[in-house]
Amino acid sequence: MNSILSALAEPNRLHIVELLRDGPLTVGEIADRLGLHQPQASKHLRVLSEAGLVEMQPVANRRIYRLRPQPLMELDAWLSSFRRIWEERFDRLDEYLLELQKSEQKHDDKP
Amino acid sequence: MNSILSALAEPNRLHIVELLRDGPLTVGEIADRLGLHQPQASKHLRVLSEAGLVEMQPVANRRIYRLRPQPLMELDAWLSSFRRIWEERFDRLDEYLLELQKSEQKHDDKP
DNA sequence: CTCGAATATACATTGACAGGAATATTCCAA
DNA sequence: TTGGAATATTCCTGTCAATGTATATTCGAG
Repeated sequence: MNSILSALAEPNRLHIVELLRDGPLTVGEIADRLGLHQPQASKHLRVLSEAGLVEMQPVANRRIYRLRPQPLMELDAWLSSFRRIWEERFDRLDEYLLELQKSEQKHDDKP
Repeated sequence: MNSILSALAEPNRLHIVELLRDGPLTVGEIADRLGLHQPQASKHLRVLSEAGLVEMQPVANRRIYRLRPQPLMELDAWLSSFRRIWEERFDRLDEYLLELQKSEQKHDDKP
């Protein structure tokens, strides 16, 4: 989960993932479209690969990279655990304020 | 989108967000549960706040932090644009290989 | 088997960021 | 009004990661 997020947190890598959403690409094409030097593209792809976000298939000289769905599905699953927050609109703030107040009173009690 | 991801990429901050999923908390409680010193907790909360992931409400001495749904909804929307990839299971790899091959041939043509 | 294209790796440099410690600020209670 | 609790801010330092440059590797064409 963490390696996925930090992989996506880098703007160029996020952009790569968005590029690959429309289909596989070679390293050179990715570097071209992002205006990156080839070594940086390779390095970013390595990080994405280690996070499981992409996989590579060699074809002669080229390396074709494509998306792997699993990490994005994981992210989706994680997100879904928050979904009730904006669906049920359940803040628990007032509840929490009451608890705070209670603990104040408890603190004031002289046993 | 980027500030959201880089905010969540830090393990302690991700943990804070998960804590707040169950309801609002004060800075001190967050620091306690994560085993952080108070200043680091405040700093992480500042980053989360700037990313719009949390909001704060002062109550006397304390600051109560709670989740804001919007950024997570944005992330969800972004993810959903990838959903067809693992639903339709459409790789486009063979398609892409054909294109590669065609461009090879085009390169070979003697006009 | 040699050349050039495509890609990966190594190395050095620089900048961002997380953690620690100290300090400032705000608020309530006595 | 003084003291202490809760929180934010500042400064310093070390570490990590992104970039640029150079080099190694692999492959097909001729």
